[in-house]
Amino acid sequence: MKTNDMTIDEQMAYLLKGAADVINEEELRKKLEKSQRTGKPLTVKVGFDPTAPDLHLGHTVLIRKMKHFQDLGHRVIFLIGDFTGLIGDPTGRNKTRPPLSREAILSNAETYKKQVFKILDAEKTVVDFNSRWLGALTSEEWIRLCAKYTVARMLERDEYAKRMANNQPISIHELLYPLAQAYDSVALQADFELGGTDQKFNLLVGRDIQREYGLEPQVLLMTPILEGLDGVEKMSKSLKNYVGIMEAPEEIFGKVMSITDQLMWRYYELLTDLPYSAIEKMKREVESGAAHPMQVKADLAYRVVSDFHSGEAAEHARAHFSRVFQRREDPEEMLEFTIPLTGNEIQLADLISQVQFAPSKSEARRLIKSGGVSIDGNKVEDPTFALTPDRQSELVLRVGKRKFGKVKFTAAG
RNA sequence: GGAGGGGUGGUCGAGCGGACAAUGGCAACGGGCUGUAAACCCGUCGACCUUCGGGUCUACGCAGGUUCGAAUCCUGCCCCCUCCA
Repeated sequence: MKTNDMTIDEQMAYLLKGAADVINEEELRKKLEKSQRTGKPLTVKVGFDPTAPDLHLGHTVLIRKMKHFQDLGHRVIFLIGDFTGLIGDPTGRNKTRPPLSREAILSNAETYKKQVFKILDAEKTVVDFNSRWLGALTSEEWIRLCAKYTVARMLERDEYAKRMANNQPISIHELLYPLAQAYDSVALQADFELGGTDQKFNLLVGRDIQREYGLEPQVLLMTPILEGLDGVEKMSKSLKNYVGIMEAPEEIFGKVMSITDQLMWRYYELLTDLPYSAIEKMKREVESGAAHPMQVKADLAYRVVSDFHSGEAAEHARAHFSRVFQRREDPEEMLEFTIPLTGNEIQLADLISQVQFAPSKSEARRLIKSGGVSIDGNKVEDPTFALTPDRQSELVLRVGKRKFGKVKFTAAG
């Protein structure tokens, strides 16, 4: 897309697609107009946690939105909240965290870059740390900052209000979090701040505080929270319902295929750049029976894999999927193991734990008992089963739905 | 400073002297049906070992104690929470 030539209306539409909320559209338009008039890019700030990042599709909804700003030529700041991390965002009842070492922060930043630049343009992205200015604030300046907001306004926040109502504690330092985040917007003179809808309050405080410091308030653009693979809870690592962007193409493809039909429309909306019209069209085709939902889902999976790997990898993942899960054949490539054999035989359970398809022999036995193990396509259900392998031959071991291995034996030396 | 409530397996949450490795839900895992969809059904679910009959070890905040026997009772300690100041 030749984004440089877009009209303001087109730019608005581009930025608002997939956005859950904007505060507010009028100011958004004015900022865009001003930028176009002056040729000066706008500053877009987005904060991230300093803890070890393992980004999943849920995060990419926001990162994709950052990319859209880059597409329009604006200056995107990837802000690592190494200072605010000391407080812990009260959103989602985090506790105060121990400070991370300088090394850990830098190393996490590198990890972030590796992941985030799969979407963002590295050239156009500024990575910064908020300890740079927050750490430099004097006590006096902190007090002045605090003086710019009131307890009553702070308690308007849903999260706090609820906790007050339920007689649950709110620590003082938690009230500092929104202020610190707001101060970031002052320090960076942000024109925009993007975040998930759960960040609404924090983002809003940014506007107020910027005003207090005599700046034009930032425009807020909030992205929705993506549901995880279960379709109910938000996508998160701890709920194990996530698709990590660093995962193997086959994994990503498979996981996307496992979502419900209902959920795939949501994923189409938030994880692809397809316009609404195209998505609606597909939806109608599925409803009328003109398209098979599985096919439509496979296209989605293909797109997602392409984003984080390549079209080629996506093609490969698609082929792998249809081979292994639809035709139920062995995958084209699988892990290969060479097992040294001491006697004439080896217990299947031993083999499974040796190739680490199960964490222990006991676990391997359990898997065998429950029918999850097969050799050369033949299910084995006897936990005491032992192989007496021919040393020349190799066999295909399958554990669970997706662990395959080609096993060879050699005499122990 | 005072008064009270509580800490159980990945999680929620029962148990409140023996039959407790600890009911049940959720999650997870494996299988079946399918489109690796949903829904549904079955099984596993502290760890390890097992000749599949079982066995060993570790566990109900921590440390001791009472008892033949404690997640359950007592003492001390730690931590969390609430109310009043």
